[in-house]
Amino acid sequence: MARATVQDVAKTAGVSVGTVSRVLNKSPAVSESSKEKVTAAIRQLNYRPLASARDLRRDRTMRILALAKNLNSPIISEAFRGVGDAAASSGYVSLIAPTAGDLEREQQLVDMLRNGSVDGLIMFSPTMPDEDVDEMAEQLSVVQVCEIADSEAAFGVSIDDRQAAFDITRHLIETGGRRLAMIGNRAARSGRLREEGFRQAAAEAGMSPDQMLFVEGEFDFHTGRRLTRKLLTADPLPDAVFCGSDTVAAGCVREITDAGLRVPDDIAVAGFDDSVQAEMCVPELTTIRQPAYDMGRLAFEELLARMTVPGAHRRGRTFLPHELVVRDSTRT
Amino acid sequence: MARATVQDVAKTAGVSVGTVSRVLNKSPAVSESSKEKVTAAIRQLNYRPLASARDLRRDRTMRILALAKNLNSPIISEAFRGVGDAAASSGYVSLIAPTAGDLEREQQLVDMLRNGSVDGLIMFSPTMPDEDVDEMAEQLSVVQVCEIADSEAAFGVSIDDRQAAFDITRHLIETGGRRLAMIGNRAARSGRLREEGFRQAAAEAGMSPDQMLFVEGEFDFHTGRRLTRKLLTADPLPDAVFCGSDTVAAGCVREITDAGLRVPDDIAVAGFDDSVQAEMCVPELTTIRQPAYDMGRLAFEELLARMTVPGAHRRGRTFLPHELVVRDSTRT
DNA sequence: CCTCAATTTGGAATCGATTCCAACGAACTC
DNA sequence: GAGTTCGTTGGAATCGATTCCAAATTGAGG
Repeated sequence: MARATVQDVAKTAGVSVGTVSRVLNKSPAVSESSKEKVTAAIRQLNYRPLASARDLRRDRTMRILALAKNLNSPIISEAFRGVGDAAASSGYVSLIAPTAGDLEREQQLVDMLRNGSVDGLIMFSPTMPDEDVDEMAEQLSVVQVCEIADSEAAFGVSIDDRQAAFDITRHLIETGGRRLAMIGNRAARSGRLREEGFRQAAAEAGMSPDQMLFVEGEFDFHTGRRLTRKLLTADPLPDAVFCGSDTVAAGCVREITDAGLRVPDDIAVAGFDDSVQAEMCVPELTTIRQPAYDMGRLAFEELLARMTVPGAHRRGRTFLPHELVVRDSTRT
Repeated sequence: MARATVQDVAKTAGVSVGTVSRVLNKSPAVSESSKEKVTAAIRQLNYRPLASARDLRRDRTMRILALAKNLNSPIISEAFRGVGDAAASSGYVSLIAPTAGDLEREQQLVDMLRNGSVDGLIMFSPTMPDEDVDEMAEQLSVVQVCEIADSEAAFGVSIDDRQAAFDITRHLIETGGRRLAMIGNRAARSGRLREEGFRQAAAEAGMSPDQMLFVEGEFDFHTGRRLTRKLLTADPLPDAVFCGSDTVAAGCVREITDAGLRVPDDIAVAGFDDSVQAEMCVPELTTIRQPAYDMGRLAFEELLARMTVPGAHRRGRTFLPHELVVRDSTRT
């Protein structure tokens, strides 16, 4: 059997389509008796209003989309949980799609906003260049989370990545770090900011740039191991490594341990994110905690403002406080 | 400025709406000259066809939705990558949404299929009861992945969880396990099947049910630790533990190690999934590899068949081969 | 019994893209 | 030159839900 329409419901209930629609939308101007007839007909026909027809007429979908390179990042899945909860309490459905760092696929998904498949967009880790994101934000309902460009024109919700990297690097120095190294990722905005914070803290402690080791790559476990292997060929060895993510730090710790050295006695290691990996690691990782869930909630609130008050409401960047979590992978 | 419509494009290009639509849909029956005029007008007005209008008329969206309890499961994110790649090469956009194990939210998302917001649905870890899923599958384009009910009426793509659990339990026994324990999860279909496989292998090795320890809970690191603590109060201690996921196994190994016992010498530990956690663990975990990416691809193919040939094409359950990966967390 | 207001209802117009059908002009055949 | 075909085009009808406007019904007040 084909799908039932308002027409069918109206006929079955013995009322007009207008009345059916009023019942569907809980308009108060419906008598109790016709409301009952309509409700019965809806149940009998197993009727559901067709989303595309409704969206067309209403000019909105009550759906939002989030984009991220990967889904398996703990920070992103936690932040998206915040987005989802905030969205749900405003009646929105939130969906997420991975771009896999593929520009074409990202464009296709961004088009879902342009063609009205969704009302708003949250970008976790854009693949497109900063300028393109900023340009999009000029006209469309877009909010960035976690990764925000370091320009005045930028907008979105994040921690202060530079400051956080500065703080944890300071901690490494204060606990005796003299030959610092960092495993970073220049492909990401946040990665570049963390590098800046690292360099700044090291410089303030009187280290010259050529005293600092820096290697970079993707933020996964195997890359962490590979890059650490590279660091371990240095002479003299670094005595403290700041890693751009906990997963990388786990790889780093593993490689150091396998080389017969001790963490933190020989080399201290710090991570970033305070994901569950920080606790799974032995020794447990000193790291930076991001309030990911709240970042997600806030991002949705900002998006909601942009969706409902079009054009206006450019609140700019919002920074949430981070927290240094000291565990056993750094010296005391 | 408001959104441009086909009407606007037609006027600007000096042709009719029909011609504009024909250009948009690459109909061959358009002269070169009007195609150029239309293309120019589209660019000039920055026109995008409105999705809801198009979907309404075409009666399909070229979008599919996947549902999972959590996004951060490595198996799910890998399987969804397979779904996404297969979908993309058939011109579909694939989205995913977490249900958080909340029945109401799951219903709301399933409604997106019922009301035509998407053309098909992939369910990774349903919260609703098996019967409801089967009933949905009768009428709608739904495919299950990873978690398949153990009934003939069931359908979807998965590994043979019972056999896989049987295989890895056999391995534990063959390498000297005499007092077996399992950390499982009865809330999930796959969890129940894995328990069956475990019990069957143990029974075949001549162990009585009361010789086997069994505890259960959610599949996360902290639960793994907590449940292992419970196992370690047993007397005599188990000498081999089969965990329902690598994450749980990581927690199990950690707790055993912290208690001053050695893995695998005192207690062997096996995981499940062959996620990256299996390699992050020290010692690295013996586990079961699931071909998650291929499961995702296959699931989409099956879904595509259901979407395009409605009603028909109930291929039933498809099992993909798993693989026992032996590492250092079990004896040799 | 009539008027006026309040409540409820029916039905047409609308949203924007697609598609079908009729019609037009050009080219070709006999 | 009349008739046919082909390629191209315009425009109306359509998809299904919403919403506005006018009409119908009810009830109260005089």
